[in-house]
Amino acid sequence: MNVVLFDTLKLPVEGLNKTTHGYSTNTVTLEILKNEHPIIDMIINYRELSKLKSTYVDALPELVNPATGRVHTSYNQTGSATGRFSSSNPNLQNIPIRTELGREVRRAFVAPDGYVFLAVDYSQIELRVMAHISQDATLIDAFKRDLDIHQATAATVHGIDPADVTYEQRSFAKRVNFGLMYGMGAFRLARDSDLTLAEAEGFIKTYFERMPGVEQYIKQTKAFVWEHGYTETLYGRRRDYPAIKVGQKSRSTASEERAAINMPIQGTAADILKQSMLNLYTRLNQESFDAAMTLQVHDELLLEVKEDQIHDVKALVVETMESALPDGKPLLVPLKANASYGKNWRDMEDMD
DNA sequence: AACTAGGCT
DNA sequence: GTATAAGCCTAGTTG
Repeated sequence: MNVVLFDTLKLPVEGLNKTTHGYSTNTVTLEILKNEHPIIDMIINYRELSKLKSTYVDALPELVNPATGRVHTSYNQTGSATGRFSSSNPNLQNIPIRTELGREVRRAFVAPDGYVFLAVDYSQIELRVMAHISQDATLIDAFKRDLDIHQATAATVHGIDPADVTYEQRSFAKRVNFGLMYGMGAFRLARDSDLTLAEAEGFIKTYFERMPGVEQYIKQTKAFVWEHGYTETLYGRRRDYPAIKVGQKSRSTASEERAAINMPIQGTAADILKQSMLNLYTRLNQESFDAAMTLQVHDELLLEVKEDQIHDVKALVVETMESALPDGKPLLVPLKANASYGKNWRDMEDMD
């Protein structure tokens, strides 16, 4: 690929991301070259199609179990560093949804005769966990009032009325809300937006001024991990950071600092969903519902439910997920879950 | 086997 | 001065 683009076609390499052996040709990088040659758009398009074909369209039918006529994923309960499940052979936690064409793959997942899929996902669970752990007053207040969280934080940062928040301001706040949970810096924010580095730095500074709890959480977590060499979720799940444990700043410690910031958030969200799965399993059996948990996708459960029980089961699942608090300790903010249902995994309709 | 890319939360 | 957002799995290439 490098040979074709940069030797044969002699496309400009200025400002391109590098890999160990040459220039990156990932989509983000190719976008920079879009106007240099018509082949760029064709490559981007081909990549999407070949990804969908090789990973999903060709692979999934091969994995149908002849005995059951279904695909059976394997869930690894111990494979992730934060407490999440992972899924393999096939991975059913990364079935496409983002693009219209990719989403078509979900049509292949069809509920059995007489049953429908019920999907229930937590709304903004990681940000709610952040609100709880950081005890940030603004975040807590926004979730208590069930506000549009990205609109609310945009309003807070800009010091304006939520009703006056523009689409761009909301999108930007959304990126910052998520990014900060991963330890994003101004450099990345500027690179992924229209802002200069100085403007991005200013935005984050204002964000932290208006949401001091979040800044404090990041600072305190860094201090904690340097002192103890681990971080943990609300419910005591731990992750160690070997490079930090050595006690010397190195190339890896910056990366581990970000992981240490993220783990309690992502891991607590994982703990909560796991507890809700346990509670739900018990309750579905107690009430003799004809419903089965089929997939877990980090903040979402997909069930197969007997058609005429869909509304009762939906109410039970939503209630169970919204009240799933390990140790019975309530969060400082409510948990919220949204439901949808359908005959196949693509055509899902919102409920209530 | 390592690297690169890209699918998901 | 340098690098720069977390966690996964799979496919295709040999960067």
